[in-house]
Amino acid sequence: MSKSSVLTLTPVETVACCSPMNREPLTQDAAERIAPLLKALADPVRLRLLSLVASHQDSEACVCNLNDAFDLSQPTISHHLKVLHEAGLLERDKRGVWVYYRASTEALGALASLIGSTAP
Amino acid sequence: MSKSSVLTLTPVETVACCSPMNREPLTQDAAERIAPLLKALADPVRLRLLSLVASHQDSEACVCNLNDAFDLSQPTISHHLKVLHEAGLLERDKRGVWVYYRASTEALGALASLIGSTAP
DNA sequence: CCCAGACATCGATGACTGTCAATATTGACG
DNA sequence: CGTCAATATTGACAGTCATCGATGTCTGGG
Repeated sequence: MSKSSVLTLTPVETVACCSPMNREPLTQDAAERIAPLLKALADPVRLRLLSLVASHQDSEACVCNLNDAFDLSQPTISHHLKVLHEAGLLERDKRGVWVYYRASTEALGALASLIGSTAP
Repeated sequence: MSKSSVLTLTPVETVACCSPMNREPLTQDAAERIAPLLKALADPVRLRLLSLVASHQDSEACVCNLNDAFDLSQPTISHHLKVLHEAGLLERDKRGVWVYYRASTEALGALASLIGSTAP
């Protein structure tokens, strides 16, 4: 018996610095799904673009309006719109010569609630 | 009267592609203040780090816990923690040899409500 | 059928970023 | 003191990104 007690491992190694966890953190998969959305938003120009589109009636604006609001070249704006579109934050709608972008309130709401839920 | 009516300008120049705006979009200043916060969040590792910290009791965790949760070198984790700290999303607290990071629920809440308010 | 205008794509370039190995700093403890 | 363990800093490198000018692709009108 004495021998076996020597072999017994202390079951909970109380490392001083550790504190318990209250809930499950984000999985790696979830994080890798969400990060690209945030990356698409994490640019001042794209933030303003999205906000500009969302501020229009029906959350919809045509590119010509957007180009004029910035001191950037038209290809640059087009690039940023593409990034937002590919992230699922803007929907594209071509009507004749003009192209309209609409803010996906659904995607934005989901993102907001996710960030919020990280906090409380 | 007929003359004056001829001189009357059409008050709203209806450009075909334009639609009216319902509210003020983000200013450039606001966008440039918010974008760095999102940039700090826009990385899978940092998202998981923040979530991991926030999931601990008192929204606080020590670095040794965080290092172990990733397949990354210790300097890399330290770097990511620094980015989150400088963005104001994590607060630093050194206690003896160990360093604890605490999630700033305030900053996270503000960010979430801002993204959410872009949508509705 | 061709032109003009709206928007997208391409290629280049300078700036920034994630990662690591090596090294420094800091605090506890013998 | 001297050593060890925890964390930060540094320097380097490869990859990504924002921006632009030039060019391509549509579409409607004459």
